[in-house]
Amino acid sequence: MKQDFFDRVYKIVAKIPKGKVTTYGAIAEVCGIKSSARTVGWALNGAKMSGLPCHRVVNRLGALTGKVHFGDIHLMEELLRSEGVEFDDEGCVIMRKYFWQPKKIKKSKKK
DNA sequence: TGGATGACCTACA
DNA sequence: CTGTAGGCCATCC
Repeated sequence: MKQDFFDRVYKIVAKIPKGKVTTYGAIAEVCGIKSSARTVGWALNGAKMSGLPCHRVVNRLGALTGKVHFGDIHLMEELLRSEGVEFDDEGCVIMRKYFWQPKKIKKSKKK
């Protein structure tokens, strides 16, 4: 299985500092699939089972689109607020202040 | 091999 | 602004 892709997403999400959030597009770009942010969200579908802070991953607008799959809709927001993340009237994260750009991951050795 | 799904993004009416 | 359509990539059946 090419969990290589999963591995990248996991590493990135796991590296997200507290009080910061990143977007699917950013992760996708770092993963090398900038053209497909969908796969990132799909990967997160399993990430939530991996115990990753998927609540720090939001869409380009900063909206908590994955809150539904995350489990509890309010939980996601609560966690972010708990980390110091603020939301605007639209319930979107202040990307301008809390956006975190992940670093490119080292290509996993073949295997 | 190919259709269907997925937590997205962009474009157009 | 809302709705529809297409695209892009990875995985499942």
